[in-house]
Order: sequence, then C-alpha cells, then structure tokens
Amino acid sequence: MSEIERGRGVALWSQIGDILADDILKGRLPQGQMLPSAQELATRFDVNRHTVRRAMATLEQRNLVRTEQGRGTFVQEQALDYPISRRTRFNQNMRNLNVDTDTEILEDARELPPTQVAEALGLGRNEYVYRIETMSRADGHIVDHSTAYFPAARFPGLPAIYRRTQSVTQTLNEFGITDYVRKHTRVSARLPDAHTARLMKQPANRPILHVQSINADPRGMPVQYGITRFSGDWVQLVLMAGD
Amino acid sequence: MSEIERGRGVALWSQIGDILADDILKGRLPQGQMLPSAQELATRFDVNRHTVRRAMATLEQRNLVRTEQGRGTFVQEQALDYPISRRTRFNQNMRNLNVDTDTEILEDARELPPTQVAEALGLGRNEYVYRIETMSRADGHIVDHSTAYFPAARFPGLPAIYRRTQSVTQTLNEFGITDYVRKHTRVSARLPDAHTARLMKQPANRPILHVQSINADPRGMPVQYGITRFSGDWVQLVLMAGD
DNA sequence: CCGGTCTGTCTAGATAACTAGACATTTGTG
DNA sequence: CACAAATGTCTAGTTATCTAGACAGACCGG
Repeated sequence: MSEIERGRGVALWSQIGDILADDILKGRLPQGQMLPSAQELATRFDVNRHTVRRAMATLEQRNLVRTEQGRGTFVQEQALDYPISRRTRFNQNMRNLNVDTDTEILEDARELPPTQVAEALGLGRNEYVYRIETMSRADGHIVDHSTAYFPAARFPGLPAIYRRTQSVTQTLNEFGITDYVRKHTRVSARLPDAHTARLMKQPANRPILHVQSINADPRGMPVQYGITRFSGDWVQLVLMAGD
Repeated sequence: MSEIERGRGVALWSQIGDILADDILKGRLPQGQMLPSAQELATRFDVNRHTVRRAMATLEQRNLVRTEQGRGTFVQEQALDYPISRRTRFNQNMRNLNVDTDTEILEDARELPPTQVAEALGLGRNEYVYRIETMSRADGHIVDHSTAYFPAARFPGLPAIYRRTQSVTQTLNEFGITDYVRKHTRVSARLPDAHTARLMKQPANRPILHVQSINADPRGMPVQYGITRFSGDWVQLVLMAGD
C-alpha cells in the first residue's frame, strides 16, 4: 500500500490527494465506485479526518470525484478529462527515433547562438544553430516532445525543408547526407519541467524518459543534436542488440 | 523565470529545491559554477534567506551542490556515465570510471519457480531459477539495486560461486561461459516501489531508471535475466553506437 | 589588515498545516 | 420512526513552515 511521509516538504493532504488521483487515473478505482469513507481513509493513512477532507476537496476541484452528503464520495465518471493511462508499448529502434511518427511542429525553426549545444555539435562560439520543436502522438496519445538542433551554416534553409518533409532523414538527405548514425544516446529518468509537463499534459510528478542524442554523418561529424522527452507511462525504449 | 507558489501543498523550500535541482540536472547551471548567494535567491524568489538555506540543505544532501563558507555555493561536479553496449559489464564499467565499487548481496540466492522470468530465459514451467538481489555503491553513493535470475539447472551451485567472486562475468566464466552478450535492454522511467525506495534511500517521488536486460551466450541461449534500478540522479545510461 | 561579501547559527514571532473533539445534516435501512 | 453511517461545519490547540533580525566566522581583494 502507498505510504505518506511527514515533514518532507509536501503537505499530507497533498500527498493523499496525489495517491488517490493516481488510483483513479490509473483505473485502480473504477468510475462510479464509492471511495472509502473519510474516516476510513483517515485511519488508513494515520491522519486526521480533516486532512483527508482537504485532499478530497482538491479531487473534487479537479473533477475526479463527486461527494454526496450522507452517501459518500464517488469516482466521477468522465469521458475525456484526463487521459486514462492504458499503458501501451511503444517499441522503436533507437536509430529510428526521429522517423515514422505523427509529428507536429510546435515552433517555427529559429536561428540561435549555440550556447549549450555548441560542444555537442562541435561548433565554435559564433556559429548559429536551427532549433526545431516537435511533439509526436501515437493512437492520439502524446508520446514525446522533442527539441532538435542543427548547425545552421552547414544546412542553410533547413527549416523550410524540414517543414515540407517532416522527417529528419529526408531533410538531411536533401543536403546530400544519405546516411547518418547515432553517435551516442544518453537516457535518464527525470521529472518534467513545467513547460514540458504542460505540453505533454501530464502531471509534474510523473517521470519522463529524457533522451539526449547526437547523430553524425559517416565521417563522424555531428549533424544533429536532439533532446526527446518521452512519456514515462507510455513509452519503453527497447534497445536491440546488434542493430 | 520559474515561479514558486504559496499554499499549494508543497513547502516553499521544497519548490525552490526542485527548481534549483532541475537547473543543475538539466545543465542550465554548469558544473562547478557558483550559485547566486542565498540572499540573492531569497530576493529573487521573494522569500526569506532561511527558506533558501533549507532548500540548499536538501541539495547538499543529494550531493548536487557543495557549499563553502565565506565563498559561496557551487554546483557539485558529477555525472556517472554508464555505458551500455552489447558487452556491458558492471564491474568493468565502474573500474573504468575510477570509482570505488562495493556490491552487497542483499539476499541469499534462492531457488524459485520461474514465474514471470520463464519466458525471458526460455525455460519451461517446472525449471527453477536462482534469484540474487544486490545493491551497488560507487564512492559511497547508492547507484543501483539489481535482481538477477539464472536458470538453476544449467548452473548448479551458482550462488556459492557468485558469493565468492561477486561478479557475474567471473561466475559464468567458471561454468565455461567465457563470453556473453547483451541480447536486449529495456529502459523505462519509473517511480520506485516502496521497497526499492527504502533500499536506495531515496524519496518515493524521485524517478529511477528501470532497466531490464537479457544476457545470452554466443549461441544465443539466455543465461541471465536481470532487472536493475539505477538512481536517476547519479546515473546516465550512455548507449554507444556500433558495439 | 580592513571592509565587503559570503555562509553558519542563534532567537523570537507569524502563518499554514494538522489534530482533536463536538455536533449538525443527509441518506439508506430495518 | 429510530438508527447507523456517511458528509458538512464549527472551535481550540499543536506542530511545521516561514519570516525577521542579529551576529559570528570564513574568504578575498585592495
């Protein structure tokens, strides 16, 4: 059973609210079902009934439950308020991360000074980069949110081509790069920043898979640096041996 | 700039700590760089200096910053890159990184019916497996908590050997397996279960890297199925192209 | 070595979060 | 109707969090 912790910097009512919200959103508490009574939950979490009530208030606010005096509190049935996590598997070869997805371009590509990405792309101080932000869906569910950087000097006019082709492979191909390889990939588990959480419509306390990658041309020259943030609930990266 | 919010159920020091931790982990504050002074941060977040100090204390606890009296607070340099390739060996990885490893066997290996792992190891219903639970430290910090399964019929008496050698590579070697390769690796971001969180001494809301792997002998026969839970703060998986 | 700028450590008080208990109101059931 | 079980609403007191201020100790540059 889930536990709560005192003095951790998160109010008890907030922790209890999160646990119950999670139970509801993950489907462990079916729609329409009556929750345990406030007194019962207070006993279970070893907390005062008022604290439970405060948690309930937030759930009611979020339209996750509905309370009826004298009867009880019930899981609010809802069609499409929050995406219920159905836990799909999204198997994709690491090398093909950027292709074959239903992508939406969030921001028109901009030319920027290469601050932190300079090193990754092997660029000097005053060489500019293009940045492209995208978001991909599968089955209508948001799967990832990516930021890709390209050296602007080497690929003049890249954004227009990318907008037309919607594919990294295609775009690079038009610049004569018929092959490129994943130079390396860094994977870490993180909590999303506020911006990403909002974009991906997921709570700030649900982890994401944060993938940094560098693609290089056959001569080993980096051609793309990217950051992809996968929904931790929806995605499992599958790393195949060999390929 | 990131904002904090009062009365949201999360203590101000906790929110400030999260923001700064994020800045550090995402690289917006470069390693070794001095943070703004406590007074400066207090002004920026519109909060008392003591509140900032409390946030700093948690960052120091997590070893993300280092404070030096009279000088300032600095981003602690670290990043334990963990290379994963077809030939991944934990002990060797760590030796290459020049850190003090220390693996502790949590549970004496047991012979178990192969419930969920049967398929992964290509076993039938009534073939037993050994399970070994370990926890590894590097430089005194908990790095991972692993569960490894081996087919018992093929490796009789394996636990004793493992206990002596403390190394998967060595142990398999004594059974005549001089080489093995990573057949596949699954990586996902998760919140730790209660047991893992307690073992790894990390809060339940800090994500971990959950890695499932299968190692196979040169003929492709699975010899080990493992689940490794890496501390998200300390470990970055680095996937190498090629090998 | 002196003054400015940091962190470290106290004390005291204000505000938010939590507890404890009492009692009212609504609902379903025997 | 009487009763049990639920939510709703008070009051009062405790604990955690945050604020305010003062001062000590370490560091650095002039």
